[in-house]
Parts: sequence; C-alpha cells; structure tokens
Amino acid sequence: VAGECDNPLIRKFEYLHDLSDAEKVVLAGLVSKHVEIAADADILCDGDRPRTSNLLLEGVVFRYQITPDGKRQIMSFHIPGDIFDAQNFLLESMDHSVGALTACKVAVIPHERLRALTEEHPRLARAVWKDTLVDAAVFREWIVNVGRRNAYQRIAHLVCELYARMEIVGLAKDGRMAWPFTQTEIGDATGLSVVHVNRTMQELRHDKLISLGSPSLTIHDWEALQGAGQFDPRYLHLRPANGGPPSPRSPHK
Amino acid sequence: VAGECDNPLIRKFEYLHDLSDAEKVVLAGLVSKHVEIAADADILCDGDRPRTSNLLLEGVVFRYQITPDGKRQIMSFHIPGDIFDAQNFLLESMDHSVGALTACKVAVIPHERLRALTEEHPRLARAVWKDTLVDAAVFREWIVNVGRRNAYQRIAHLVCELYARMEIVGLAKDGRMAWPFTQTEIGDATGLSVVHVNRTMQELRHDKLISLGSPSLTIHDWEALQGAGQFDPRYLHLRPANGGPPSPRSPHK
DNA sequence: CGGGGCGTTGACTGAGATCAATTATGGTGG
DNA sequence: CCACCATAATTGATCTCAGTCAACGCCCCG
Repeated sequence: VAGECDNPLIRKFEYLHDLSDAEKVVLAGLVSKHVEIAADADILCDGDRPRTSNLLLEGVVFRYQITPDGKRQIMSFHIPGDIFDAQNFLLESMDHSVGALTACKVAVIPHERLRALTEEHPRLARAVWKDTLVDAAVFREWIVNVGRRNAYQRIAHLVCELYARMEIVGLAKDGRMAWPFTQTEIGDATGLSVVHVNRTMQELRHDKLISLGSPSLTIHDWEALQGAGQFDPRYLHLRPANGGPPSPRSPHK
Repeated sequence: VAGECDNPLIRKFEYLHDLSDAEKVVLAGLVSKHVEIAADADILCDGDRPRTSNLLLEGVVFRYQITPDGKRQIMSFHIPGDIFDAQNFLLESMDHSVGALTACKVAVIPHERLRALTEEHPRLARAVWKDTLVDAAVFREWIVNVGRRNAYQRIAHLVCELYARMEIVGLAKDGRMAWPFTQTEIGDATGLSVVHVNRTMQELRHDKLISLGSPSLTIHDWEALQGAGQFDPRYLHLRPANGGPPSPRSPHK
C-alpha cells in the first residue's frame, strides 16, 4: 500500500518514528503534486510568508543567510525526506532563505493540509514535530562545529553527518555518497574560506580518509573520519544503531 | 484568574502566541511543584533520558557541550519563561548538557502532563511546538554569529538578543538588563577565548555602546549596538514591534 | 590575611583569511 | 571533434584576527 522505497519521507520516518501502515498511507498522501526546481534557484527568501511547506523528494537544498557585509552562512543541508521548511507551519515569516543546491523535486504541502493532519493524527503530528526537533539538534551540533572545531575537524564532521543522513534515504552506501557540493558551499557551511576548504580537503584526501570522484565522495576510513570530526551520531536521533556506514573492513577495533 | 506577571511562561507566550484566558489557566496549572537549583549545578547531562521537562521560573541556564578535546561550546542561554528542554518530550535522550548559570527555580513538568496537554489543547500544543521552533531559529542565528561575524559583532549580537528576550519577561528595561554572565561564558557562547572577550567588551565600552555595573549591563546606544551586531530581531518571532529597547532618545532616525 | 574566581594586560604565535593568479573541467555551439 | 567560456579547483604569498601563555590586580569570603 504505502510506497516503501520510493517515498523518502517514509523511509526516513521509519528511522525516526514508529509508524503503523495506516499512518504511512496518510504520509504517502502528502505527496500529491510536486514541483521541479532548477539548480541554484531560491526556493524561499528571507521575509517570505509562505502558506505551504515543502517535502524534498529529490535533490539537495540548503538554508542560508546573507549578512549585511555580504557573507553567506549556510545553516543546514537538506536531502530527500526532509520537510525543510516545516517551521513555516507555525512561524509567520522566513528569517532566512532556502536555495536549491542541485535541481530538485519538491512536494508542496499546504498548511491547511498539515493542520488537518496534526488534528486528525496526533501521532503523525508528533512525528513531524519530532522531525523539527531533530533539525534543531543538528543546528546545535553545527554551532559546536563552527564554534569549537578547527577546519579539519569541521569538514570531517560535516562529511560524517551527511553520510549518516544520506545513508538512511539511500543516497549513500558502502562508504560512497552523493557529493554535489562545491568547496564554496562547504566553506559557507563550516565558516571557512574556499581556499582553506580546498587545502583542508586535500589534507583529508592525503590522510586517506576520503577521496572524491565526480559527483561522489568515498569514505575510506570511517573510524578515522569519525574520530577526526568528533562525530557522535546520537544527535541525529536515529532509531537503531544507525549513523555509521559499514566500514568496508573491520567492524570492530 | 491566570497569574499575569508572576508567570514568565505566560508573559512570554503572550508575545509569541494568541491565547485565551482559559488557555492561560491551563498553562498556569503547569506550574505546580518547583525545584531550586544551585548555581553551577548541572540540570541535565548528555545521555540522560528524562521523563520530565523543565520550565525555568527564575535564573539563567545554558545548554552546552564539551568536545572530546575539552572545549566547551554553549549553544543557548535560557531565561525565565523558557521550557529549555522541551525537546525531551519527543526525543529519547539528551545530546547535550544543561547547566545552571545562576541559582534557579524550575517547574518540573512530567511528560505525561505534556502529552495530556497536547491532546486536550491542540492550540497549546502548537504554542509549545512553536516555542521549540523559535529555539531552533535562535540556534540558526547563532550559527551565523559564530560562523560569519567577528568578535565585536558576535558579542554585540549576543547582547542584543539577550536584551530583546529579557525585556519581554521583565529582566530588562530602559536599556538596562540583568547580566550574570562571566566572560568565560560569553566566550564559550561566541566561540571566542576569554582574553579576546575581555578586550572586545572593553572596546564596546570604550565605544560607548554598553557599560557594566555589578550584575547588570546597560545599553547606551541601542541603534549602534544593533548595527554593530547586525541584529535583526525578526528571528525571535515576537508578536508586535518588539525586539528592541526604547532607545532613551530618538525613536526614529 | 590567604586563597580562589574573575577581570585585565602584555607579548608572542598561529590558524585561517585575503589577494591574486593559474589550472582543471564540464558544457556549448560551430 | 574542437575552440570557447564559465565554473570550480588549486596554488603561492602575505596578512590579521584571535588564540595561547603568563602574569598581575581586584574583590569576596572564610
């Protein structure tokens, strides 16, 4: 009944919540019409007062803010399965912008729809709420990342987080993950300059932790990368023992 | 009926939501037993799995994390009216710690109580949810603060935020606010070293933006401080035209 | 009056920013 | 298939903001 692998929201929710089949059907029903968005387009702008929220079906988007002196800070990346602007259901207006990092497919969910959902399905309401709380946990972790880690650690941490999150929606597997990010974007997410991101990623490659291939990144040594980034997946609040790739080799040690 | 000024939660919610008197009574009912906590005590520790959430009635608490290499990053400050661990209602375990910055008084709300509240009062459920979304907005702003602003801007921004938030619960007025923070704490919140916080705050004082008096801080030039910190209160999502102190002088210009 | 915590100061250092090219790379039109 | 262009990655040189180290003063408190 409920699509199983084709709906990234459900796939993700299975890691975060405990849903009945009936609830999955309801969730699947959220995806009716969807919209295509070009890469680099802005999906939402600071100040907007949207009457819908968006479930990302394909592609990568990011939240960002431009400071008065023209610097950009990326506050989060979102991958399929994320309702990246769920907060607009309850907050009047956008306090930041959302851009499409790649071409995207997005399901548009009117807020009336969400309101009905939350009233008729308290458990699903809590699931969506919980999702926004996990978002907040990720924000907190990014504060730590940017505030207290050096360049090497920051990038290692970011790679780990993206891997863990991508894995559960099928964008990463066996240490290999989608990597549509430019170094400028990584810099804006970690509070570093492009130049320094470049040098640091070279270092990560030199240390044999990762390697890059066209639109993908391979993690060669998960343990080491996780250690370098001080990555502890607990803040992602995944259900079982998720949050790490099957290190191609020794599972222990 | 509903306490008006003695309950900081209600006072804050009036800025964030639109509540009926009946709803205020329900909220007031949340504060039954409360607990005293000593300054510097940890209220919650990383890994805890609490079955209650806490409404801060008096004092200041902060969320923080210690990195493996021993650095502390503070992720948020909380003041009376904040349910600083609301996320525990839906997330299994703490992914950070919470400490008491000053001696505190806290109302303990069992999660069953919250569950009943959300089921019987959907509007209040949304109010609490919205509160957690505003928290998340603050986290996002802190990412920008730490990621893209220099020391002077970071501290100016933090002072503005604290002022705006304290004002609505009566801890700040006419440019004067409670200031229980040590420079170490400011440093850990802004990702700076104590030494640099000290020098930067001297600069802020020298520039006549602020001055310090025992347990209070006075903002002498709100406009300038706000400009210096690039502070735009929209992210706090307060209702009317809040988010700034009545600059003792010219309201416009 | 002897700590201990906090604020302050000075001297030195260094991670990462900035500036300025240079070199891939992928897509495009001819 | 190839010249061409824009975007992204890379490199080298230099600079600076903020960190680190190490004192020292102040004030509260027992």
